[in-house]
Amino acid sequence: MGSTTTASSATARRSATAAVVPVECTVTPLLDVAFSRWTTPVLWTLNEFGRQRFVELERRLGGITPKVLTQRLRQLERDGLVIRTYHPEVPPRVEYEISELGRTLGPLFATMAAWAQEHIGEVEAARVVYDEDGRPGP
Amino acid sequence: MGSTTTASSATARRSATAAVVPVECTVTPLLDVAFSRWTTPVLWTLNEFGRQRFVELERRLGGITPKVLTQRLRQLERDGLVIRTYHPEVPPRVEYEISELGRTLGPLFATMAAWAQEHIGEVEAARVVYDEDGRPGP
DNA sequence: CAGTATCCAGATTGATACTG
DNA sequence: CAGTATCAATCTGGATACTG
Repeated sequence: MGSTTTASSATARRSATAAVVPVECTVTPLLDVAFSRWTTPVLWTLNEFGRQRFVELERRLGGITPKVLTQRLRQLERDGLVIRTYHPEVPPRVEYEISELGRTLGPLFATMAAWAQEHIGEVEAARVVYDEDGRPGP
Repeated sequence: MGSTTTASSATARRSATAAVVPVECTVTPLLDVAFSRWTTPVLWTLNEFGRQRFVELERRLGGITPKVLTQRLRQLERDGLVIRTYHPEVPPRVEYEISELGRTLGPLFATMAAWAQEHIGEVEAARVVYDEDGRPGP
């Protein structure tokens, strides 16, 4: 994408009242379903470790409460990203696995993890500089 | 990270007390810097429309308040993803642009937007099914 | 224009129980 | 085990008004 500096209309004003109109971010829909508060770690864990039970998820996610885990799981199930399987036994057993749709996010996770590994150092360095020198202009 | 399904100890229990240990999600660091609440739309807009002033961002983002926009901008600037340029004129003029580091997120945005465009319909369909039939197991 | 200062409403989380 | 139910503590985020 990215025709930088779109030519817009022929006689478009340059800077004054340059017809700046609201545009919707095209990635937002994905953010809502897969990158909200706890959804990413849940999906990521499911994608990495395969089918697992409620407690396994709870432990691996480290620090999530059952209430919140249930909420996220329900949302992901409703959105078709996660499949819940109930086994009527005693004690009850429920397994969660990522759906085929959810699995299509795998490459994205990989790319994101790679970005983090490669660039997070730069981010931290930038913070140090910013906190030392402060912002230049008023 | 990395070694999926670590063999752990030789005589590792299989399912009973299968040494389920907390693992940290490798994409979380990126989420914190670029995919928090308003950060993505801001970065995306900057990436799509190039260098622009505060009000332009404010208008294009549609509905964000100056306070919140300032907060996100400051965070992004601190993290080295956005560059702020102050022009000492009257009236004051400040321009924001995405940094080179921030620009490395471009392909990621493109991939995410593509995913949304391709699969969001399946998500919505899954919701309809779920809301009609409800979840199968108790 | 480019913010900053307040105050407030709503959403998310966390900690703690308590069932089937 | 696999949740659900509550209540309290946060934490953004929104609306509004006000400077340099």
